[in-house]
Amino acid sequence: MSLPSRLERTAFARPTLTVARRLLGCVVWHRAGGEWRRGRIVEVEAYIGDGDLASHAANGKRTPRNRIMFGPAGFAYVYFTYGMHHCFNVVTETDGRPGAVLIRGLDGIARAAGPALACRALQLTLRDNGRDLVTDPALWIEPGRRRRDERVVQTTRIGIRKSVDLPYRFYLLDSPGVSRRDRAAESALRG
DNA sequence: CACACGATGCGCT
DNA sequence: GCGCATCGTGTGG
Repeated sequence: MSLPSRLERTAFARPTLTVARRLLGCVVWHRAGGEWRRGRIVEVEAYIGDGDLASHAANGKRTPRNRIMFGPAGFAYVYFTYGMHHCFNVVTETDGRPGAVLIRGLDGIARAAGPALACRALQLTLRDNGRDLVTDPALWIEPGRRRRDERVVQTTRIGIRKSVDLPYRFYLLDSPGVSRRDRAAESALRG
């Protein structure tokens, strides 16, 4: 049995909104503490620089924390917040341009609805910040497939105070790992 | 150096 | 719906 394939650099080095949508259905693999953790991505949010005031890279400003967002695509951006939670992002865009996709919900792994729970389920912490998902032997993203009925819902992001109207959140309709559903967006999608 | 606050989750009302 | 735990990080003095 061979190891699963993984997304390569070119899959991440694209516009953040494109990567966000395409990550839905893909599977994160992480070997930690002698065990494999894996979860299928069912909810994500895009964060960029230009015009996105909710982003850690708002206004294109570099800080020690967000520097990984400005680097080459395909690296893990893990940050710590609220004194107790970690969140896991995948860096996007070309080198020099900030961008990341926040992993907000996983299926196939226990209690992983919400970014902090998803990060905990994957056993990722600040120490994993900057790992290369393209070359790391114990952390990567497997290409995914979606069933025809797994429609992609696009809506606004959660838990932010700025740029609240940007439709930068994507999730798979009817997936259990989705943290919060948008009924209006869903009925519009269903037509 | 001091301080305000956050890309959250949980328990209680 | 609301309060709160708990600390890394950014900002300003």
